[in-house]
Amino acid sequence: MSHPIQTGSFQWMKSINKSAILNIIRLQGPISRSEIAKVTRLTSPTVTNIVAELLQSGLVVESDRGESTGGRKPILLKINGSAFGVIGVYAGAKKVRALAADLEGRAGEEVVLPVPPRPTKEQFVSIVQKAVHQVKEQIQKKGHPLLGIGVGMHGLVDPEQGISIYAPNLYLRDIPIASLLEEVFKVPVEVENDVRALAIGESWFGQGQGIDDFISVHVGTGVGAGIIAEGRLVHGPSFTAGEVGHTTIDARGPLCNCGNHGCLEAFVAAPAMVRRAREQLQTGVSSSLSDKLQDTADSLTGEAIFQAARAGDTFAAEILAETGRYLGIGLSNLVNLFNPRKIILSGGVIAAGPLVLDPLKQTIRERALSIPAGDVSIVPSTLGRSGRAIGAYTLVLQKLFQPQMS
Amino acid sequence: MSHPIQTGSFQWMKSINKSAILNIIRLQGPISRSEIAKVTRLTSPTVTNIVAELLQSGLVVESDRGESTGGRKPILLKINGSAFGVIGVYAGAKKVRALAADLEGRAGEEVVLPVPPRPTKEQFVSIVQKAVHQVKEQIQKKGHPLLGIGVGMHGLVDPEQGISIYAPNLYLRDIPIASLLEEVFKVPVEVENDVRALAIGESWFGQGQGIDDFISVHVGTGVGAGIIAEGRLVHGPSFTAGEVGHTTIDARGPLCNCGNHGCLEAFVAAPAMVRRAREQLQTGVSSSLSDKLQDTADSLTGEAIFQAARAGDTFAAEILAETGRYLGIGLSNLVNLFNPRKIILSGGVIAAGPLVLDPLKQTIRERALSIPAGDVSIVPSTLGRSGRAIGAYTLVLQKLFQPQMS
DNA sequence: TCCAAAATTACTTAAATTAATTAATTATCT
DNA sequence: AGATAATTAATTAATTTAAGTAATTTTGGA
Repeated sequence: MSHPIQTGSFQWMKSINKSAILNIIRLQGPISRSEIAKVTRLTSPTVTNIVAELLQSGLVVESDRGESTGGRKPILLKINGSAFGVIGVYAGAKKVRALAADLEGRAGEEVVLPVPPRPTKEQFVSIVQKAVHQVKEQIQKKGHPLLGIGVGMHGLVDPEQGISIYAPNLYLRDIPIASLLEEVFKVPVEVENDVRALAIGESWFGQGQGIDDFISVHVGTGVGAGIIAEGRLVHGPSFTAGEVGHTTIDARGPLCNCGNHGCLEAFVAAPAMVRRAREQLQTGVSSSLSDKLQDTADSLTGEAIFQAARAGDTFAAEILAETGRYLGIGLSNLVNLFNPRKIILSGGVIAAGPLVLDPLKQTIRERALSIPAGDVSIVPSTLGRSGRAIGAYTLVLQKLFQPQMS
Repeated sequence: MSHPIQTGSFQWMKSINKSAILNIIRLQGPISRSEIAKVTRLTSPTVTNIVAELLQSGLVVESDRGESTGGRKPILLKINGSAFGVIGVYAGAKKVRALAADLEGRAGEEVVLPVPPRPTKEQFVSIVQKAVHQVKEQIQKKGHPLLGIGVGMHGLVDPEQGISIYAPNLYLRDIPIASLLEEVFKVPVEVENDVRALAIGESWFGQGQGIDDFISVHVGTGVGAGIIAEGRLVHGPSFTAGEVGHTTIDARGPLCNCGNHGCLEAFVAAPAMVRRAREQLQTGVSSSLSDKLQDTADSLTGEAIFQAARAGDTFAAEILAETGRYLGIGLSNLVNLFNPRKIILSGGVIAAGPLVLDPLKQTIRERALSIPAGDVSIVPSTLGRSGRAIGAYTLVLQKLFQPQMS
């Protein structure tokens, strides 16, 4: 059965108005009370009252006076950005990355810890806790209170319960991350899949700002997506929505480790790209990469291909272009299915820049339907390597700025 | 920029509560006031007051007394189903179908009018108007007031403006259907893409009842989908979301009339299925369909293939199975991307039943990720040929049962 | 000094909640 | 069987929340 029908009470209405004003201040601030009244269509006394509560809570502060337009100067309000701290953790299969940030998303130094292969649950959780501890010090040093911790976790996550249901690359199942961290750090913990957290991060601090329909696609060891439709993250009832990596783009294509044939991931993820390069090199193509073929140390990596292409190796460039074209097919499917305004690309493969992006965009122009293809823009993420950790602390901010209570 | 932030007033809250109660009565009725209070978590006086207004408006009536459980017998409330009429029109490129229904979706006799090839805007609109006129009589005969008209229109539609932006199979653009019909019939008109309207119909009266995440896929001349995520229809900013027909399932596949290669539609839509059958027959396969190959009258149709398969023709059966397998690939992509609870299939090709559905389901089991595949059920629609017209009048009901004002 | 915009204060109103009351049944006791 | 207690449904009356309206104060600029 579907979730219970929404009904409203006074407190519910007020919490919505409060959240609306808080978000206006965040997005349009510094802004005056009377300006808030205009854009929210609430009356000025209502705004005054709610703003008073927000000032009380410390989330908002009065800043400078604005320019007068022939009367009293407005008092501008802004988020009390630097007064509170939040923490975001990207919990991946190879690395754990933690960031401390303030309410306006200004982050400190990133802490990166390696994850050993096949860790136990306890080992893995303790690495996460260690990372959180280290960045927590940055906040404590400033004397700011910590408002919450967000975790962007590799694999299948139940964000409602705050548990990692299945982390395939760690070979772990059912880790109750939220409760484990809440016990130790005594603050609310939000957990979400890493790529979906990234999408939230994009919508707050990245290329998704002000856009209600976009898809954030991360191409790394796998290919995942966070889908934002009408401003809301799409989860699906079992929390698996967004698995672009395992959409079929060639029914007769190569075998994927999910068991299917011709998955997008089997063409464009870093390991797949390396496999394609290796196969073609073995047929005797001439390339600066040919030597690496014999190396036992697996020196033929995505990074190596990228370097070679940059150095003018046409074979390497063609491998990247091919990757772009395949990815373009997968993204064309997204464009036709969701009609997003933007697709935001991130991950190592995307770092290759135009060598991948140009053929990718070309393919979308050729293969997607002209109307949605004309309205979508394909852009690389600007959040960099810390994107998923940024997304993680954005989970906390999102919760904080949302209407409280249901 | 994104749509303005929602704020609440007293009237807004009340309209939400009113709509909530109305929908509870519709979905759980006949139901007593005190039971409504329980499920909505509103207090009993609030329910009493709002119900009084609903009784006043005529949308709701008191019916029998319920069973006592040791106290006063509850007065059961229900939707005043038969007292009002709505009209739904499926406006396709070959046929226009109109239905009159009451508030509980009980429909009368369907009116079906043919559409000539390449009609002018005026011709097309007048066919739609004629169909509406004819079913309107059914409502008038009963003396019920008409509350609105819904149109499920082939092609690209702007539901906010109520215009058909582009109807490829009619070769028409920019028809302001809503205003044209409102002028004539003096009632509100809702316009939506036919397949998306069907999805709304499924969620009210079909296989989508009580399900918040499902996809309605219609396989006919083309392949389209209506996507319901968290109870909301996904449109996309240019209203093109749901174009499964033009997702690539085989990068090296046959040319589609959209200009792309290997679209799902180029494998499974009725014309594509016929093309595949023809190609294989020409290589000299033995089949009861072989004779039809020479017919000038295009007697080799989807229907003919279906008939032959039913009569035991193994070639025809294999064509259908192949169609099911291809469709299964396309649907596996939907399963991985959206993680829906259900996929509801409709249209001529699906009418072939298990001959198509069994290989289709098998393919999804094989190709989609196990978690979402395990949670999705693939079912044929139960709405039949009138599905899209049912969806069309459901647009009116949906509007009527929604909170008024924003 | 006066005007105009910003912000606040005082008052009114809408609509929910709480508390009390009435209505209608069923169960129980004599 | 009839009286009465218990229970649930529904309404009425009173209270409270929080928004809206109108009036007032504050403040800067002309």
